[in-house]
Amino acid sequence: MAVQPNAAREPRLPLTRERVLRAAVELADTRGIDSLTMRNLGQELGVEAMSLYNHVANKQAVLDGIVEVVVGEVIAAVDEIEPLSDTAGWKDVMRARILAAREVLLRHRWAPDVLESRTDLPPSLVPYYDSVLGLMREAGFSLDLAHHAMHALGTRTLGFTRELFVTQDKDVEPEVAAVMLQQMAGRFPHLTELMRVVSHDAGSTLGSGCDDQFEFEFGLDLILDGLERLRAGAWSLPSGS
Amino acid sequence: MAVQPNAAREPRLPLTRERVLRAAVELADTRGIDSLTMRNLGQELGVEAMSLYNHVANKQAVLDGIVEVVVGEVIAAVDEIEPLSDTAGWKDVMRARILAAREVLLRHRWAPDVLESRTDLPPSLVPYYDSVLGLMREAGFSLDLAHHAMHALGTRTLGFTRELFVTQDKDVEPEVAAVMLQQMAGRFPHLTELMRVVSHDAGSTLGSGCDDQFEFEFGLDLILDGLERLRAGAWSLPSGS
DNA sequence: ACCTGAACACCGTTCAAGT
DNA sequence: ACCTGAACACCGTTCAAGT
Repeated sequence: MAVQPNAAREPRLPLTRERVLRAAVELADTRGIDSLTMRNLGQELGVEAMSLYNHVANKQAVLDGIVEVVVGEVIAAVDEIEPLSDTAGWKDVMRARILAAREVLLRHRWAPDVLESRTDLPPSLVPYYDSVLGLMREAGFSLDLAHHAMHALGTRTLGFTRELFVTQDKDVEPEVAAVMLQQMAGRFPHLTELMRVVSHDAGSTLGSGCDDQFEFEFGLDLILDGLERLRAGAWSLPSGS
Repeated sequence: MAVQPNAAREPRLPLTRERVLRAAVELADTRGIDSLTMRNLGQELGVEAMSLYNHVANKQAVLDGIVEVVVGEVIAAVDEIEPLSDTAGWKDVMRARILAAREVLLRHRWAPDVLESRTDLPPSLVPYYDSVLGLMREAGFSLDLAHHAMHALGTRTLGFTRELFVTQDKDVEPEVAAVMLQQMAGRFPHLTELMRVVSHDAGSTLGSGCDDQFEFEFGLDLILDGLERLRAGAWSLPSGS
């Protein structure tokens, strides 16, 4: 009766908001964002799901929290980039910053999904955007141009962009893929031609075989170069706001 | 006992895959994608949720189906655009096509979410992408450049792009917003300056007040102009793939 | 052939009860 | 103050039963 069955347990470190969020990030990283449920999260922490509500208001607060964690990592990474100087123009700095942010985002593949599911700006992004804007203003951007530049860069300022066809059809047999290409060639000549080249390049089959890093930098440079041209030309709005 | 209580009912038109998908699109349009549940969808059609499984394999098939519906509308809208000609250069045609696609997407605000939740290319997009590629090839793009152009345009080829801060803070009182701006001015000078201008422009308060259509076209033109410059310069890859 | 009701295995979340 | 168990209102989906 007087037995204390748990007496020998190692002292369980107390649950905190920090520990909950760290575990949530870990869970999303390793098992995917769909596996991030309150019950799974509790289990990961050796606790019932309902205990979590002592430290976070609800699941949305967990999602907000892990976004904060990632944004924190982005800001830390971006702070390492050397600032504007005589040798480093704004394009170099912006490029290096965005590629640093991208490295963080690649460690948290779920982050774009969670970020885009939010309707309002995560508070932790306020200082980040202020510094991005500051960089452009320092480089001589008008306020208007800097504003439109922010929109044009969009999610790229955070190091990601959506591709819409990042299909990894690894499970398609090469012979099957070849037959499919053959059948498509008649109806979709341009796409077929493209897929033949791409799959040849990377020894891959269908759709995949694109170099994500290259494509990201290609698109980024396209935008940065365009913005620099507008900046140098002292761009002003063609009409109204 | 012999009463037939439903005898006077109007003859219920039979459930079909088409009717299910049309109702699903309608439901998502009017009540949001989160309201698109099998039970709600059944109710909308005057039927139990389980009856739907006679016409669609599962919920994923419903999502795939409504994407097909939207892509069908996009293709129909894009087909109206005049093709490449002496008076209409590839940039004009691409621009008009993408803006036509955008009008469709604006009628189905949930479409980006559903499209991006897919991992593989929706089959209905295959002919669309083939025609986009074809337009660029006709205009003299190398296969490589056309390939990278597709990636650079990304979801913009379908008429949408993610902004990450499309916040509509309509519920913030003007006086409260003014105080917030005041408090932010010290720590985030550039963002504050921007928000002051933007909110002044549109008589709005915080974050909102940006002209979505303008920003979309600005970003689109930035990319199209950059691509045209590369095309005219007979761009070739700097190194490797 | 199509539709239904009950049931199952999951969600997020509440609430009263424990320590 | 923190954690728990049972319960509630939802999901998608299965399956045997109805017509």
